[in-house]
Amino acid sequence: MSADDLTPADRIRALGARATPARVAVMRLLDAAERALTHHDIELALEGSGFDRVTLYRVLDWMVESGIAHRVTDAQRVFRFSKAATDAPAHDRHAHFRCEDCGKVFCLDDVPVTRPALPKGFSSSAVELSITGHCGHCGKHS
Amino acid sequence: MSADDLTPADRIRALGARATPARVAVMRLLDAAERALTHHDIELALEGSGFDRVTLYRVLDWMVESGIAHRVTDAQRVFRFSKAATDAPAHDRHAHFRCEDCGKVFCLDDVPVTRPALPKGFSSSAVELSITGHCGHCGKHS
DNA sequence: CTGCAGATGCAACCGAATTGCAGAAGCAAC
DNA sequence: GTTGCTTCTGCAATTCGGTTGCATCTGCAG
Repeated sequence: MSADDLTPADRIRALGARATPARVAVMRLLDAAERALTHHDIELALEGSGFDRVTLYRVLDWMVESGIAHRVTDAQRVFRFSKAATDAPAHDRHAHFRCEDCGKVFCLDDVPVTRPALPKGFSSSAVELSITGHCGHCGKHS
Repeated sequence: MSADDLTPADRIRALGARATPARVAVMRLLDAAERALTHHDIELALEGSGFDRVTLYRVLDWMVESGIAHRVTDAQRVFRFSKAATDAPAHDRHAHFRCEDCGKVFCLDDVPVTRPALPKGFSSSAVELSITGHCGHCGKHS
């Protein structure tokens, strides 16, 4: 039985944390999103739920620490969050695509990230590949 | 005669700008640096020269716009600047290495960045590879 | 039901970067 | 050299994403 079969609340408890409304809501949102969301995106999506800015930051921090989400910094120096693959073995390799037109960031889980040869004495622990360009939707109009 | 044979001041004027002390100083600094510097690094290095923070930001912006430097955002969401290779043909591909111990960022100009296959409809204009790990110096102590 | 570790809300704060504007200084033309 | 226009600089204030301190609240185990 994989983590997907559990309710969000149960998944949260399985991680040793309390199943609070904020955590459930953010987890649902991130699970449903096919792209990396900013804190602002999340704040907007959950507007009306009455969650505080800070609470959302803390939920996101907790998710990153727990390994169920990861955080990337985009070129505009804002954090973006995306769900980690539930069966993620090694999440030291990851590719993201940022569309220059719509600004959205997509997780390219199927793009292989190869660990390049490094100068002598250097060792790598994580590799991040950031691609900029036009996404499937915006590319059609250009 | 390549750009390297010109004095910094002449290189600046060749780009259609005024050769001011701030521009010359930052250009020299970046040319001499083997790694990507933050605005703070530069501020520190030029301390005593009396340049204003904002002036340095503007010089850096100008250098990026002129194509003689490029800007990357590190994981701590601060900008880092490195000189662009003088003979740079296509700087859409670039690799950076950030040491987890000392925090320094190195430009890996010799690491090939391959353009990966993208989902249907997507097109890439720039590829950025960020590697995290231990640099040659810090790796020895661990 | 109760107790309490853990989570939330609020307000204040931080640091990197940006903006507006008056004054200073390159540099080309004389 | 001097002049004059344009660009650049310095200062102060502002923005914005993110963080911190602390009092209050709430999941949830017992």
